Amino acid sequence: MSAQSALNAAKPGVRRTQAERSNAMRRRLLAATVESLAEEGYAGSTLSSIVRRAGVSRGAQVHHYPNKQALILDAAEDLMRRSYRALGAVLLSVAKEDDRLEALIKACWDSLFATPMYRAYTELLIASQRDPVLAEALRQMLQRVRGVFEPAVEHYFEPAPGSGANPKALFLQMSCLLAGLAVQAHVIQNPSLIHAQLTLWSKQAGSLMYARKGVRTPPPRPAAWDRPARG
Amino acid sequence: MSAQSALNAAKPGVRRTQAERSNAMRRRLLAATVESLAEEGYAGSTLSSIVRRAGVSRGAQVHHYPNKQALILDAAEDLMRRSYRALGAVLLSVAKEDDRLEALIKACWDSLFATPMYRAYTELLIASQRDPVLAEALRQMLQRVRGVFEPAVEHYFEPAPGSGANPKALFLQMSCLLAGLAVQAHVIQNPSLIHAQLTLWSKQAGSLMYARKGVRTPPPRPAAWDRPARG
DNA sequence: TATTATACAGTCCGGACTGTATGTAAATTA
DNA sequence: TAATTTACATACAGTCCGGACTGTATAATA
Repeated sequence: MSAQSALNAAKPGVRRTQAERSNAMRRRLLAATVESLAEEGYAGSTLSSIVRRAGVSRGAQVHHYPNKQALILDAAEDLMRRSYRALGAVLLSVAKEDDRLEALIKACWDSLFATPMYRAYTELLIASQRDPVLAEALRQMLQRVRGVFEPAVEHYFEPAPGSGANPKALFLQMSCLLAGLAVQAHVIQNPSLIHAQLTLWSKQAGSLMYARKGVRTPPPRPAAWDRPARG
Repeated sequence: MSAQSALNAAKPGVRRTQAERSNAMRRRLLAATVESLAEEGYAGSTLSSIVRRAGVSRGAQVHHYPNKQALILDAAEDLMRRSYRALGAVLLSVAKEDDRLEALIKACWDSLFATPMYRAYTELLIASQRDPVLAEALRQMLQRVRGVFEPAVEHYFEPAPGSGANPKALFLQMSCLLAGLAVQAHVIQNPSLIHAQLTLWSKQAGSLMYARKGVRTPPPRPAAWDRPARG
């Protein structure tokens, strides 16, 4: 008797519907996959290691995902859902800040880019250089995230009069800067240097755009945001 | 008889010294390794595929590099030497430009970050998140590149009076921005957007630092730069 | 309740990869 | 030129991965 059987048997009287079982199993597998991507990398995330991490059998995985690519692609979507939520929380948190630019970039760093979630994303990003299907999935994913981020930017910020600045372009710059910092963080090895870069950017951008006066509400959020994982 | 034996036999009268043979073989292996890292990724760069790409036998590789890590580490150093040269060429090329900032960032993008060389570096960078030895090697590598880049920056640029800007910090920002663009370029999939980001940064930075007047000579270059690969 | 479909468990197989061991040719040295 | 070291070639051993396959229990359905 395997550990998993014992674990299931540990809840004796519980009767679960098929959909419940499937969803729970998928969630476990996806969580384990994302965790493994962040910790073991793309190549290190073998099916065997993932099912071991999830504490389920090989058969369970193959039942829900016919091959590895299917699991990875679903994990990518799961990653996007998590990004949505984290981004929503970030946008909500800066609504009441005074120095909104610095608050935003630091919140983005702490809650989005300096996280295991983003490390997992990075692994997929690099792997997608040699996997067109994955690349297309990430491309759409990025586009959808930008689709909620950019309206929020418009909601919060306006170009400084006469500067000719473009807030959207500036925030794309920010995201590239954060991405660059994230992939190099472990060789930079200097938290204060990273922190200084975040401050530097917010100061620079602060002379090119201002937070709109009187805006204290978060931007309108797409309905899809808080929808649970599956139906 | 293998392809390699035939290839060697193709130069009948040639007698080479041992050192020549070793160096030539090492060069072939390193070139193939870097090429493979860029094209097939870290995990895809197996020893078998590398020797196949180099057109040499498995035994040759094992003779020069006892294990995979040794080959990878030497490839990393080779990568650094190439970066040195490319960087030297870039710094030399901007010496005579008028809009030196824009010329510099675009030259860095074209000659350093948007290259197979940097793609190989990225693979090592990501892999080094789970390989402390490789991470340390890359850390030193980065430090040495910065050690030639930052004096050059001081040589070419000065902070705009009263701006309180720090050119070194600004160029670190630039390198992070370029790194972020590089890892995402294939999902951004929009050359003009990348180009716009380069221009945007040079405009921003242009208000914070100026090219020193009258400087038309390249910065002093470390002696190590043009030294051939091995001795 | 009987039947069927779904969810899950465990095992096997072909292939690929790394490291090793052994054999041969070329170059250096005595 | 003989001996020895260096450079390279080939074959093999052990491990692991992904996919296929078979068997069992649980839920849905008739």
